[in-house]
Amino acid sequence: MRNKIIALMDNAVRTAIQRGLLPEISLPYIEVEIPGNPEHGDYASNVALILASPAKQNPRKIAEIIQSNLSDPENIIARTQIAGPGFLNFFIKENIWRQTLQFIEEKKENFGSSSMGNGKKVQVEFVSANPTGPLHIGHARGAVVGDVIANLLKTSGYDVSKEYYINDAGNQMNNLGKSVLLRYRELSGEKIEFPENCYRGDYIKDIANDVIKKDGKKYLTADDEQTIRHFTTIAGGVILDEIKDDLRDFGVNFDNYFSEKELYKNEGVARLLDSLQKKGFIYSDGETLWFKTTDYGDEKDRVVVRKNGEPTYFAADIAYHKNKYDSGFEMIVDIWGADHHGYMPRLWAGVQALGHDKDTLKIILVQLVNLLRGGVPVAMSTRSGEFVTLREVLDEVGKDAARYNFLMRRSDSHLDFDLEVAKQQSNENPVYYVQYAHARICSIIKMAQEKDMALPVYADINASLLCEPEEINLMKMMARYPETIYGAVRTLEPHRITFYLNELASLFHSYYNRNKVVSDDVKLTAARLFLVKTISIVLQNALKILGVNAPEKM
RNA sequence: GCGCCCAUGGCUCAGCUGGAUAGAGCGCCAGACUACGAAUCUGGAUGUCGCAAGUUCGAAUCUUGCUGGGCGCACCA
Repeated sequence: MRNKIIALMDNAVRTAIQRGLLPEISLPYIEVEIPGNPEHGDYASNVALILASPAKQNPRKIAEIIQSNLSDPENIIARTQIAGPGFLNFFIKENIWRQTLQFIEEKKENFGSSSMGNGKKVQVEFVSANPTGPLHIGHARGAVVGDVIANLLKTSGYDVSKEYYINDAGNQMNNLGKSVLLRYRELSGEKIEFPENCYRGDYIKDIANDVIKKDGKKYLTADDEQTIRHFTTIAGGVILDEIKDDLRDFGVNFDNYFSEKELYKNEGVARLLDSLQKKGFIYSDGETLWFKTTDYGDEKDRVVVRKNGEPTYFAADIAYHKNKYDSGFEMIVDIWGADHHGYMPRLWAGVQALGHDKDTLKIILVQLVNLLRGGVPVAMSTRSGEFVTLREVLDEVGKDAARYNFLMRRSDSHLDFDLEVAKQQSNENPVYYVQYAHARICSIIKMAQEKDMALPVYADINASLLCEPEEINLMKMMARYPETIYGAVRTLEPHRITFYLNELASLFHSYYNRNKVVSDDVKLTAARLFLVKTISIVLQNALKILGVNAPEKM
């Protein structure tokens, strides 16, 4: 709908220019918004105000010119008005809103989907935690944000691939193997000292125990370095499997798990660095190799090969991103913890050196989660192994409540996650508010069917019976759903969907309390049944994108 | 010290790439089931959008400075 208005405006301005009523000026992107105040119409545009300065004319005068050049071939506008300093307000005919009901019936689960992505290949990479321990609550937020962004892109016609990058080539993994070895020795009766950089969680002991059960004590006398490598592989595998299980139960599934080790095969990283050096992006100071990231606005140049000859994480990351582009992805979305923000200029520099536009790499920062229980902060310390895992959150509050709660804020703002509130089945928990609206509708429809009132199709109802202001508002709200999706995709901001859902559910609950859907009036009942049915479709579609269930009963 | 992000009612946050009278939820007060599910609804109170300048028809939104908080500044990942 909004797009239609934009097109009409665009046409009107062009026509006015052609007729010489307005000077030749380059057309700005026409902005059409939904005014907060209903007296200002269903849609409002400020083009006249924008054009006032370049056209050197009074904005109200311009608005009048545009207004008189508007043509409305589809006959959707009831009236227009010029208001304030030069706003052009549009009032849409009520019947047009009713048509959206028919549109929803046609589209069903595809209402809100579009082809704006045009099959563009996009990769969304997220979570990407080292397999050195179970996922905790901090990873959970990134997991949901990434998953929902992928869903949004998919529903908008992008060809999306979800990837988990396994950082399994660095020191951290070695420390993991070492930790297992230490616990192994301890369980075998040796006294050990546990260093700072090792992992203390109980899961390490479990893994060590399993090794003892399987292989006995034969590693006590083996070569340490070899054993650590072996234990690293075992532990990494076990932990990654657990991570996959946790994610699956959280509703997050990946298309691909990419191991950092892959990058080093066939001297991949070294060859890439070599070619970048030949192109002049990398220079040597005699001992180390430096990437000239300052050429692209970074604070300082960055090391890619250390004094000891080992490539840095950054070096591997350039290779990794080259691999992404080489795989045919035209747009790449990386989802990071916000504490990595300082790393952005570096990676953008790398991407540009590879010959890609900076804008093709979107980086979404996800802020920390403050975990609370009944308003009291829950102490978390990774070093000591005391943290609340994703698994524990899932067991305690459930998938739907957890996911929904993580999506209620912009991802770059801090989030308070209160376990007590999230598991409460009360009005403090917005996920139930929305799900309840859906369950209520299902219940109404079921009851109607029990009374032999079948769910009608649009062709069989008299939609003009839906004339209560609340009914028109519900239709307007539903007509906004595709626009909401569009906005969420454009900005990669999933939280817009939860805000939309809350508003739609609120309108419905309010409507429900004031008006009876099922009554003695057969025709009115049919029309209203159809209306609430379309609401349930929109609720389902939006919840599906969030990966949250739309239950028929609660 | 340098850089990035944030600052909106008592609390937690929206505010759609500059718009008209700044919005929700929670909490507080007062009400609504002999009607489709009260996990719901109706009404009420609450604001110098951190402070100060600037840009313009118009600023919570953009610029600069300041205050206060978070994070980052590795040859770690």
